[in-house]
Amino acid sequence: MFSQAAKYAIKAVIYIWTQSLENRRVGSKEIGGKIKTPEAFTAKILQPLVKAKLIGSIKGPNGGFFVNESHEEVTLKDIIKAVDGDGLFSGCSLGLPNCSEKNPCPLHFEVVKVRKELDNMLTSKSIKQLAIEVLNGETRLAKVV
Amino acid sequence: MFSQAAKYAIKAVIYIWTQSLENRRVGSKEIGGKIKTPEAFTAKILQPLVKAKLIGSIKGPNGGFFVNESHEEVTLKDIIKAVDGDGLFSGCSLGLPNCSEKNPCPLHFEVVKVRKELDNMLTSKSIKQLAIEVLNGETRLAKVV
DNA sequence: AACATTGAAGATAATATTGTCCGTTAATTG
DNA sequence: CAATTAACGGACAATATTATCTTCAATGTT
Repeated sequence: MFSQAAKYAIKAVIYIWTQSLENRRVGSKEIGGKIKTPEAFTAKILQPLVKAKLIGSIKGPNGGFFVNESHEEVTLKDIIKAVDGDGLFSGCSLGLPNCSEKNPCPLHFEVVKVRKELDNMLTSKSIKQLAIEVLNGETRLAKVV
Repeated sequence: MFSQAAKYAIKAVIYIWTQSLENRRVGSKEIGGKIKTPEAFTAKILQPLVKAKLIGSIKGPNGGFFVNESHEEVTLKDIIKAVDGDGLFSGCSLGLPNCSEKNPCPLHFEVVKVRKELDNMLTSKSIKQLAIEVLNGETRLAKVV
């Protein structure tokens, strides 16, 4: 469903939110350690998110990645789109070049419902809310030993 | 959502059904030509489907791929699982090793709904029915020029 | 029996994705 | 202002996916 990069991005961004809620900036080393993703690759994935202003970053000592009020409207869908493109959300699911209502592929009308739920999953809760649930211990970002 | 291989497989199997409904076996050359997929790669993708008895094949002159009554219960979900594995339908969508009801990832409960619709899309109509819709001109397997 | 046809299987190649490493740039601290 | 820290950016490497090609095995035709 999601690329490896997108999975890492989702976990990383939620983790960044948990820490920003406690007023801590986090470095890529800490992120990789906490959510069990390869550090350098995770850092690489976060760069386009910074460029797209979906998260913030600051260099130097005590620097790192963070989010604030300006990022409250950002959804996981925005994250996925920045990392994987929007192929999951639009275009023909079978790859037909001119698939449309008038010229539908066999899945054209069915895929609408799947995408509706997908959209719902990735936009109905704010990332902040997801982070709060992690802080509350209701959900987890990594294997608990 | 689907790998390239799975997209090809879906189109190929529906095409095979359209032709079997008219009592024609089809070769990989014809399949690739009709649904606009690379011929050799398409043939390769069909092999595991034959092995899993999701479609039939026969060698030699006038041979090719086909389906019959014994394949009427096969669903697109079976096809996807044979080609891509069942990662789309089960396991943690974020890749957590021990994600569960007791230890849920942030998307654990949300992904259920998406998978329900996905399941519905890939199992509610038989492949035969999808092929009939193609034969009727209601849907298409390739770009119409 | 010889030959042509078509799927099966394996080797190989091209491309995309995943992942690492290292030098550069920006920010903070002393 | 020098040293340190951490993101940024580009090069590079490993692996997976996509795609091709060649040989082999099975089947039908002449």
